[in-house]
Amino acid sequence: MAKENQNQQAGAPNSERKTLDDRAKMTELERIRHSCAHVMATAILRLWPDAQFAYGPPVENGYYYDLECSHRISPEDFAAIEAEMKKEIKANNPLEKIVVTREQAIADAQSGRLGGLAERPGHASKFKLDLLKQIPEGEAISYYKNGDFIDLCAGPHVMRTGNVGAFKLTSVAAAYYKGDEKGPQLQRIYGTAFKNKTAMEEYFTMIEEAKRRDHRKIGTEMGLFAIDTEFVGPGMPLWLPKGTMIVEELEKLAKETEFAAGYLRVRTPHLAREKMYKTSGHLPYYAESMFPPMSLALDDKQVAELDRKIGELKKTLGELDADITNIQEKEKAVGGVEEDEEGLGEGEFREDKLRRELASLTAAREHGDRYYLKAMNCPHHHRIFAAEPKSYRDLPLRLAEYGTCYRYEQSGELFGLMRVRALNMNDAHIYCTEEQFAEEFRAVNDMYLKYFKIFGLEKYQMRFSTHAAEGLGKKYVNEPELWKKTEDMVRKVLIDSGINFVEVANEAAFYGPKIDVQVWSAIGREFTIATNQVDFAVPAKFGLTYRDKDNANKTPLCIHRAPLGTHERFIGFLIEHYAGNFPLWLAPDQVRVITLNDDPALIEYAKPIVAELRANMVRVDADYSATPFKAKISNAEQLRVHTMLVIGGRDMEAGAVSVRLHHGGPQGAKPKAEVIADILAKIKERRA
RNA sequence: GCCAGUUUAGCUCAGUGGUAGAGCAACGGUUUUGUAAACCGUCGGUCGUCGGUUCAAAUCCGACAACUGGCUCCA
Repeated sequence: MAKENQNQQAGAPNSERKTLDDRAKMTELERIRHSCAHVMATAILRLWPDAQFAYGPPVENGYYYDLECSHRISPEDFAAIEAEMKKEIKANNPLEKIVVTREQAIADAQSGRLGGLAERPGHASKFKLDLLKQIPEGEAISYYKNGDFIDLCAGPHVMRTGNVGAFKLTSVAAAYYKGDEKGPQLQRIYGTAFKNKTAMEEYFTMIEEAKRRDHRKIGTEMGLFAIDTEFVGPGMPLWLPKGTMIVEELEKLAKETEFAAGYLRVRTPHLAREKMYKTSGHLPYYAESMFPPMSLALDDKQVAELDRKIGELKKTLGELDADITNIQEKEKAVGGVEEDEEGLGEGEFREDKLRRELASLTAAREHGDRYYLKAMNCPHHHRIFAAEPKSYRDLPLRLAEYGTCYRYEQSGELFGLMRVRALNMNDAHIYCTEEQFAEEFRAVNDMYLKYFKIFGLEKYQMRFSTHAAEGLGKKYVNEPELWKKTEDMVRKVLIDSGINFVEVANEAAFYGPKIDVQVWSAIGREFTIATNQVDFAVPAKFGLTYRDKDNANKTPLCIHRAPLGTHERFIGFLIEHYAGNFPLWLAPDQVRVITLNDDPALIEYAKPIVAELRANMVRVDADYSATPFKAKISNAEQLRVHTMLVIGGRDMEAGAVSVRLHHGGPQGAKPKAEVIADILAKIKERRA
């Protein structure tokens, strides 16, 4: 059974209602699919009349319809549903548009007629009632009717059900009503439809081909990585020797590129104390995405010391309480509050601070010293910034590290190498002044583009994520002016450098706007492969400052950037991008020398070639075995060895080797020195 | 975390109530070959885990785990 995901971008339609204008733009294929959703609803109602329908839009590769139903629909039911659908299509009923008044629509929804085959007394069309509320006053309300099925729908549709030329139900999933995790959970049935059978067959063939380049499949075939859920844990890939070769090539590329761009490399531990993440603001808001802390037990001496401090604090607080009471009483006596307001304020401020300290000490007394696995590298880098006093002369300061982070992603979110719990990030933080910001930000974008050129990455989208005013103080730090200012700066950089981008509101990081580079996996899932973020909030929380020309301490801006994302996701993506056929510089098996047979003379001729390549750090091996020659070629091909150097009697006599490329077949015999020089140049230049 | 499905040898998969099979890989032989697969043999599985039903369970039922497709999430 085909079970594809045709709805990778399906999340959005629920939250944002399509305007009538958008609807008018629907392509013919979208109309077919939208109509097919109605046909499917008709069929489901014939089988289970109590079904209540919510949304049923077309999506990228098909359509879905969300419904609530006493029967739990499983793929086993698909045949029965499809049979009913076939009947409805064969009946070739017209899809009639009926315009009604709001009152009429509400009455029909209350009677259960909407999204039904007939009135269903006592079972109002509850989702349709809710949808009606979302239709703005003054906008026309329309139904579409095919056979007995009437649905609240703005269309557009194809003329008749018979216009649905080919269709197939593909999968069933749970979906939250309006995408709200706390809202009711509906059954979502996915299907796809096409103008005709041929188009549908082409689609499914394409899906099958895409599955062949799935990084999980190729990763196993090529021995790149393994995920040992039993002993290591889900989402924690083990890099096998061949995968590690790719990892190290990428790191080498990053090191060279960053060195040239003036970055400084640093290294940081994988753990930090609780205070780090309380200060950064990641705790408690992101605690869910972090592995739970490990607590170190306290020894008797430490307990005694804590007890002493707690006692002292309590005593101070007691005295402070008394002071404040005194002040308040004095105020009452004097009758004037204004003059003394400041004094009182300070006292309260001090009390607040002491109470927080007391809470923290009491907590430490209870659970000992807490350490967290880092979920991000920024706080560590901030502490590196803080480790030595900084002057404006030190800026921009670019700290780079391939940092290992751990994130406790929900079990259902894990996905091969693309979404993991242990990750190696191509991270760097650039500390700069406001004046330096635009140029630094642009330089980072240029670095992205340079990388994408090396990898021949053409299909990507730059997404500029901004904040949303309603999230201020909740999802986003409450600095409206700074948000506006930094967003304007970023937007200007993007426009000035002529970069194509889409702007998305309410997707920013909590500390600032960002640019993500979106790519699509072989099976169509969307991923952020690289990121470039502005941070105007966290450096201040850590009290990071530099001494400026005017001898004043100022807080730097921080740019978080990861052009190569994480090794996990980037390599996962590259596997699919190249379908496992890596360019020479990245290929785990770069060269294999294959002798025609195990004739000692041939082997003696081959050995120095292998030795010379190895001496030049080329990943080369040799097959001198007596295995039939064709089989030796086949073995190397299956392993995806990039370059095969074939050596037979003819080559030996001519001082040549015969070159065969995994992606290109036999290239003929060439002088061996030329072949070696070629290989070395190709690797050095990272030629595609 | 939620819904549905899946889980049999290193890999790809067959096996629907009578105590486990194939191909490839691996290993040992034989084979001496000019660009994708020579032949013979051997090894390899507590059928995801735990529990239940049964004279008998890979097979039926339940719980748990992992994976897959979606949903939600993604600093």
